[in-house]
Amino acid sequence: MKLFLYDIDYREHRGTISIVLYGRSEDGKSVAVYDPTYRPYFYVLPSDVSRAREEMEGLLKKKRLPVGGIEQERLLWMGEERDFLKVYCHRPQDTTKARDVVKALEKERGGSGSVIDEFEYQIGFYRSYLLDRGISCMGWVEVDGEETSPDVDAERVLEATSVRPEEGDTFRLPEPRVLAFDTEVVEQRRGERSLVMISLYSGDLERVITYQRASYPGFVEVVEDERALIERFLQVLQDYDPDIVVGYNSDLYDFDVIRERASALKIDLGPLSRDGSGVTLAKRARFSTARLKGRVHIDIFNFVNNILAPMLQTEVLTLDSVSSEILGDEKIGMEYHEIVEAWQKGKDLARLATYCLKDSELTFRLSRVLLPQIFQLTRLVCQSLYDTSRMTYSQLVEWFYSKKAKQTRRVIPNQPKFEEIKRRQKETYTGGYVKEPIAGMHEGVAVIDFASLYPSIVSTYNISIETLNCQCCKGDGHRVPDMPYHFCRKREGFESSIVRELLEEREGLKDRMKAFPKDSPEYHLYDTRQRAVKTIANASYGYYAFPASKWYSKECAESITAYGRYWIKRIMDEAEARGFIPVYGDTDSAFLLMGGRKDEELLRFLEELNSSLPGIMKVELEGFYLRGIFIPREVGGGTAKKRYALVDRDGNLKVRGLEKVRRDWSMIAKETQERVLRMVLGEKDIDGAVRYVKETIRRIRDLKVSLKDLVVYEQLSKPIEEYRQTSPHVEAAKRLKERGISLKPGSVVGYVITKGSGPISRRAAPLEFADIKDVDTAYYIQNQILPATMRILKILGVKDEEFRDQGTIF
DNA sequence: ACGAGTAAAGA
DNA sequence: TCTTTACT
Repeated sequence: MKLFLYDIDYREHRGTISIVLYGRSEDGKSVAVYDPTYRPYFYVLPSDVSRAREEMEGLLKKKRLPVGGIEQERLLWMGEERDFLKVYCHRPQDTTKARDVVKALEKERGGSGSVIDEFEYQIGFYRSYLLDRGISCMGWVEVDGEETSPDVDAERVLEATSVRPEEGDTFRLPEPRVLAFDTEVVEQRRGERSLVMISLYSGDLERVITYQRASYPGFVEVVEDERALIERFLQVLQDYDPDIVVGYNSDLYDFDVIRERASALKIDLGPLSRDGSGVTLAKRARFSTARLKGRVHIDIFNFVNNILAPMLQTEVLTLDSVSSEILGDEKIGMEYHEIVEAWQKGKDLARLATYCLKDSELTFRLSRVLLPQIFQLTRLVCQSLYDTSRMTYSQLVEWFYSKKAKQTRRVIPNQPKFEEIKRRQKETYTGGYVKEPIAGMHEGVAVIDFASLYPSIVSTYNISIETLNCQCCKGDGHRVPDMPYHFCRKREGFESSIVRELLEEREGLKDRMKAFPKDSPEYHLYDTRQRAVKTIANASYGYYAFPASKWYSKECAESITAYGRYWIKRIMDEAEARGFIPVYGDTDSAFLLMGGRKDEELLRFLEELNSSLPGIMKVELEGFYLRGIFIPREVGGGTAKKRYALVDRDGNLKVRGLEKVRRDWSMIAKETQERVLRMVLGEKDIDGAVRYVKETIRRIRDLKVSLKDLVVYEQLSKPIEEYRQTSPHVEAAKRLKERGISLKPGSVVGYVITKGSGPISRRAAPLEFADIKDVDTAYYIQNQILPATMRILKILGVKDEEFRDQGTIF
């Protein structure tokens, strides 16, 4: 039969450890498949095959870890073919234990030296199953087998004789059953919280469950008490039978509360999962995650935080701000104290119910946008949906490389040990080239850039760990500019072949995508898939330099940046020779003055350039701009890099690095800077810009601004006790703590500067306890508005004295 | 648990 | 000058 796979796990079935696959059949029935044909194993690299085999068998038997068989297998290791021993174990947790035993045979460990090293002993059982079988969650699998005793919650349960990926599987997916949920919690007494409402939302379900009577809208269901609330939640969820349950911050919050209350009220959460285990906590490096085996619990916050955050404008990743940016819709305004009041006084309960439902609705609608991305990434890296939805960029690359290693019969390298990670953290190398800009305002600027510069270098110059400084190409390999390295020309390396395939696949997808209208589901599907491919390709450079990487190589990373520096300088030189003066450039881009030339002339230059570039390297036009401005550095002289503004021919402003785009500046300073840039770049209206700044200064002096325009946000990077230097955001955090609000590392503090004497950190008041009447207007004029705007106005000849009579100190 | 390079503010 | 943050 054909099965669409959602989740995977292992458990004991009829006396043996068996893989369990959870999914749906083509006719939409829930199916569980036991696969007892797969066994846990790890690899040993012996120096002497037969001696190693003998010694391992003896030693493991003595330690009561008898092997389930040893096989010889030839695998690629560091670019060479070697004979490995594949050691089978009886239980998944035995691989690490058996490895510890076998390790004693290594020479450095005082052993006989018959064993050199061990591999793949730490890869989880179901994860290595997915890699070996070449199947993936969110993909179709072909199963042969027979019906067996149904001991899990599924309409059909099979025991498999064979499981394989479906031939010719496209990446088109069936519509999963997705259910979003949210909880409302009220702290009754100190430290004692109770669940008061739970909402559930899907395309065809809107429900709020609670236990206080009031006149509610129709979607509210009133039950007896908190116990009945949780039991009803289990019932509704089980009746709806979702494949995927989504929440926002539900790993750390909602499921944590549900577990706590269920355990206090002695309620069995078993029905939430398909195997009766309820909510199981999976320990991760930094925090734990909530799993509902057989269904897939996805906490959307993880994906937003790990993958999406760099692409978002918003400074905080709350459900409210993320929905507002992605969906253009927001939460219903209700603060925590209002929620508590509503519940305790029994008023406004209808509003609370609507608020609760809205959170589920937003989570559901976010999942409509984001789940397709997660699905494609899952299929690409061939892992479980539960895991991939929580992965960082480096983990996605790692699992994709692992899958490719299996396909090409390579052994997966080991994770570096702690000392090795520490050592790697100290290694540095030179990055991209940044040209110092020519200061001032420029008319007519074209920006050109390399398409996926680093991935295209990896592919073009065959950059891989196993092709670095190969013996076969000494003297005639790809020579890295200004580095004592070369890469092989004869054999394609592992990482470079992966990156080449990814880039080729992406081109193909983009071509196919263009054949469909932009609003069609096909276009969306190809677009989502090509973005997933791009995500992995772009992260591959960073993964070389990631200290905990299994495929770490400082040499490869610095070769990539060396080629990058060579090529960006070279295209700037060639542009200059053609009369396009380069005013600025950063890593993969060049800013060229048009000097009155026609657009076509630049396009022709690009065509010629591209026909001369090696391999798959390609330069593209990023855009034509009406004007651009580069500003002098505040200290040390010269022109600032990575700080500029451009305006295109339609009047769109593009700002990089300046205060406008930084969260550690007040909104009022950022908005004033933007207005100045628009006036200056758009219409060259310097007088108007000066007038606008003066008007803003007056507004601040007269307190005709709102408090939130004055807030500065800064992140706490460590616990507040660990700071050696006093600074405004840390002092503000300390003041919050005094009033019972303690902030963890990673949280963002909002504060305003109030009147008084001494350093500003003494006068930083947390937003929550600040009053507009206390703000230090002089600080906002002198240290926010003027620096942000004068940086720009100064180069256009405006003097500080212009603002002398504005209550400023010059 | 993404790298290096860069700028700037505050103490 | 050093520490810290944020951005590309």
